Amino acid sequence: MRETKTYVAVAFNLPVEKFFWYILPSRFKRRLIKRGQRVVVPFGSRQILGFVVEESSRRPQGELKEVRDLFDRSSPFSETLFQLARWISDYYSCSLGQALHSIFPFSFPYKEEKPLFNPPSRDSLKREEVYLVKPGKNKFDFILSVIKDNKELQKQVIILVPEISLLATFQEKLERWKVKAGIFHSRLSPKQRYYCWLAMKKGEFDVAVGTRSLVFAPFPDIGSILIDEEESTDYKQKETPKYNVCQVAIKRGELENFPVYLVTNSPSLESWYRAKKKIYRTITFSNNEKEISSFKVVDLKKEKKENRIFSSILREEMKKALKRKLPVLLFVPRRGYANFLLCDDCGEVIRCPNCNTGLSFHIRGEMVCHLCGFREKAPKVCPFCGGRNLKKVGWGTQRVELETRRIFPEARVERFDFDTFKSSPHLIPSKIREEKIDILVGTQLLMKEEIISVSGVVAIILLDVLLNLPDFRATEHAFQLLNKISRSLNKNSSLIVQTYNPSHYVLSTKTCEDFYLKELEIRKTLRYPPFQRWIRFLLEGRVKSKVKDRSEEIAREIRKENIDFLGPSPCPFSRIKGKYRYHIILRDDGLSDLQQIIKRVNLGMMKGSVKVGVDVDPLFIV
DNA sequence: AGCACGCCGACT
DNA sequence: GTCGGCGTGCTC
Repeated sequence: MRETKTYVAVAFNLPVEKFFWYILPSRFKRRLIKRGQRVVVPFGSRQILGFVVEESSRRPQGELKEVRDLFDRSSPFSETLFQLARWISDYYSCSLGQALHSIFPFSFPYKEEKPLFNPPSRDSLKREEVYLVKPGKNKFDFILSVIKDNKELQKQVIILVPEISLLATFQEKLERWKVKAGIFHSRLSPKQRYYCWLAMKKGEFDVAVGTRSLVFAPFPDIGSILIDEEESTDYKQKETPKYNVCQVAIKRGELENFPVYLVTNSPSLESWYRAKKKIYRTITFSNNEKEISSFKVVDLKKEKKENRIFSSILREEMKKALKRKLPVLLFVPRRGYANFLLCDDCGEVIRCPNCNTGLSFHIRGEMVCHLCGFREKAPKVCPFCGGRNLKKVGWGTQRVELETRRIFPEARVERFDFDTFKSSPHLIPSKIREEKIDILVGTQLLMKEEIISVSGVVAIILLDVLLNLPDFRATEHAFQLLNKISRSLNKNSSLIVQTYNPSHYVLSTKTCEDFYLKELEIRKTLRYPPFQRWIRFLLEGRVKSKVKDRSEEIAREIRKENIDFLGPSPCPFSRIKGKYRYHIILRDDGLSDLQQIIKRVNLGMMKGSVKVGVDVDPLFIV
C-alpha cells in the first residue's frame, strides 16, 4: 500500500493570523495528533512551539518543512476550550495561537490526564442563564449555597476575584466550609500553577478560587462560574488578547451549558443595563435596597485655605474615632508628595523626558513619572530659566501622611500605596485588630471591604480627582467606590467626602437606581457604551509624523467601510516611554460586523514601523 | 514576537 | 575602509 503523507497546520503565539503548514513525518503517525496539541517546528532560523490546529492529507502549496518533534503526548484542550479560543480570537481580534496560548500557557509537556470520575453527559436542552446577583450582606451564604448545590451534582465551581489580595478571605471561608478547593493566581510558580491545573483537570477539587486566567480552568464538568465584584476593571486583560473575564465566562457558560453569576452590590453600568433589559436575570437579597446616602459631604470652598486637606468636620470625626480606639482610613487618590513642580518665575513644569507628563515630587527629593516609572533627582533651580522658586503643587499620599503626623502627633500613622510594598492589603485588617494602626493613609489599593469594615472613619480627601479623570466612566467608578464604602461600613462608622463640587449628581442621587438612570441618560446623549460598542485602534511609534500618517491611512480605510468612528487623534497621554500615541475609536450600534471590518482594515495595515493594536470593548481610553 | 538583512554615520 | 545603530520584512 502506498504511504500517504500527512500535513498539519500550526498556529503560533505570535501576532500573525495565518497558519503554517508542515509535513508530519510517518514516525509520528502511529500516535493520533489531536488539535491543540503542541509540536516543535523549524520557523525561520529557530525552532519554536506551536499548536496543531488542522490536519490534511492534501499537500498545501509551497515549500514545506517537517515537524521536528511532538511536544505534548495529547491535547490539553477540551473541545469546548478549543472553541472558546476560536471565539476569543474572532471577538478580540488576535491570532488563534495567541488565544490558545492564553488558555494553556504552560511550558510543560502535557500527557493525557483522565478525570477521577466520568462526567455525566450534558443536558443540552436546557439553556443556562447569566445572573446579576446583588447579595447585600449575604454574599458568602449565597456562594456557599451554589457550591453545595453543585457538589450534590458532582459539578465543579469556579470563583473569580479581581486581585490576589482578595483571595485570603475566600481561602479562609472555604477551609471553614471544608470544601476541597484549589487556589490559582499569577504569584504561584509556573510549576505550582501547572500542578493546580492538572489537579483541576482530574477533578480533584470541587471548587477553585483565583484571578483572571482561572476562567480557563480545565474542570471536567463545570457547574457554574461566580464572578465577585464583576464591575472591577481588573477583569480586563491588559495584554493581547485584551479579553474581559465576564464576557469570556459568559461565552464559556454558553458552550458548556452552565450559569454564570455576576456577584456585586455596585454593578457596572453595562451589566446593570443588561439586567434592566432582561438579558441577564437579577437576584436581589432583601436587605439590598439600602440607600447610598449614608455619607457626609464637606464643601471645601467653604473651608479655610489651611484646612483643605483636613476640613474641620474631618478633624472632629477623626478625633472621635481615635477616642473610641477605632482606626481612621484616609483615601488619597494619588501617590507621591506633590503632584508636580512648577517654576514660579517662568511657569514651566518639570516633565518626564519619555512621556512629557508632569513628574510628581516624592519624598527625599525624587521626581517620579507615574506613567513609565522614570526617576531623577529633583532640581534645585529651574532647568528652563534658572529661577530658584520651584513650587510643589498639589499633594499625594506622602504629603497627607506627613500632615497627619503633624496634626495627630500621638497617633500611629501608616501609609499604604504602590511605593510601600512592606505589607499586603490583606495583612492590614489583622494589624488593625492587633491595634497597631490608628490612621491609615493610602490609595485605591486600601479600599477593600475587610479594611473598611473595621474602620471608624473613612474619608475621601478629594473626590474631584476621581471625577475629573480623563475617562467617561470616571463618575461611574466614583459611584461604585462610594457605594462600596458606605455598604461595607459598620453602622456606627462614617464616610466623609471632601469636594469642591458638593452638588455633583454622584453625591445627590439618593438610590442606586437613580444614579444608574441618570448616568444612562448621559451615556445615551453622548453615544457612549452601553448604547454603542466601541473598538479602539491604538497606534504607537517613535516618529510622530509616521504615527500620524499611519493613523490617517487607517482612517481612510475605515471610511470606505461606512462606519462611524472618532479620530484619528492623539491619545490623552500622547507620549508614553518615548512613543507617540494616536487612536481611532470605532462606534457601532450593533448592526455591522465589526470583527470582519477590523480584519479587512488590519490586513493591509500590518506593515511598517508603527505598532497597531486593537482593543475590543476598551475600558481605558488613555 | 524574533531574527536576518540592509543601509547610513563615526571610529581604528 | 568596517563596526554597529535600528528600520523593514519574513517566517510553512
